Amino acid sequence: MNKKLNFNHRGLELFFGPLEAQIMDILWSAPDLSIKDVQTRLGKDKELNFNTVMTVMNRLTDKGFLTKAVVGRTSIYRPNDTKERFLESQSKEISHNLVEDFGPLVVSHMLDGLDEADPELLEKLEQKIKALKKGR
Amino acid sequence: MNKKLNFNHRGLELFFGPLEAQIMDILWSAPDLSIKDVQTRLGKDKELNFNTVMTVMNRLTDKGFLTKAVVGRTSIYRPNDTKERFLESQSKEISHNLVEDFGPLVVSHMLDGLDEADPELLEKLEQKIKALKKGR
DNA sequence: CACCTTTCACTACATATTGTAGTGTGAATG
DNA sequence: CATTCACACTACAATATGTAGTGAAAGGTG
Repeated sequence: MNKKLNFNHRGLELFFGPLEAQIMDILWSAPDLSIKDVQTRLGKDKELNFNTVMTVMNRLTDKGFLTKAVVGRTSIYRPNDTKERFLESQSKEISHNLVEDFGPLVVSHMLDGLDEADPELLEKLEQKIKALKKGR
Repeated sequence: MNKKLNFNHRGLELFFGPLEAQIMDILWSAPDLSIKDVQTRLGKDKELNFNTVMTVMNRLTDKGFLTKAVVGRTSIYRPNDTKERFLESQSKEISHNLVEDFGPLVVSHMLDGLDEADPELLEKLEQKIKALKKGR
């Protein structure tokens, strides 16, 4: 499976297509939904075709992100991981790769990003570093 | 332009297709090469078709990674950025996005990765944090 | 029971990305 | 002048993603 990152996209669209991302997010915020449920919650302006939603959801299932449970004549979908666990494993992998590939580069830029994004993180960072250093 | 990251691939293949990555690397290690030059350096086992190499190089040019200079009847290609600058801007963008999207999560995983890969960097990181905190 | 609606499977199609390569064209070279 | 070289243009295959039609199974309603 050739996973790709849309690294100029925001949030979940780093990992999924736009529609896939929306669907994952819906299922994360409310697991065990039917296709109809998801279709309904997707519909802001115009309702998407039921089959469109189904196809994407089944693809997500094939790719191992969702599990489908047949209840009567209806299929109920649920994420295999919580959003937190998903993001954690993904960010772990990405981080690992980035550090391996670019080492110091990422770190310094990560800090730049930090500086702009969230001052509070600096604290956590410092704690983390302390913890890591102690761990050795 | 819908940039994607092959985040389960190594190095340059995070940003490019396999052949694109090889070509970029060749051009980075020896700028101002013709298509023929690149084709030759690509050829380990079997030589790739000249046109294949040309197409990929021209796509890279279209995408803004290479510049083509016509010298006589030959085109000479050169990366628009050094590899260092490219990796720097890419890792900057990735880091920035990741931090924005996932905040503490990525940071903490990056640090873990960093710790495994190059403990010395933690020191530098700590210095940077201190500097940042002072800077405000 | 015949009919209609709901749900789903299967299939198809469009677009984009990437690797691959054929054909044609104009220029340099023997 | 004929061959060769570098290039442009074009095409095709595979994969990923969004979109949707058709048709079958299954259940409710008159």
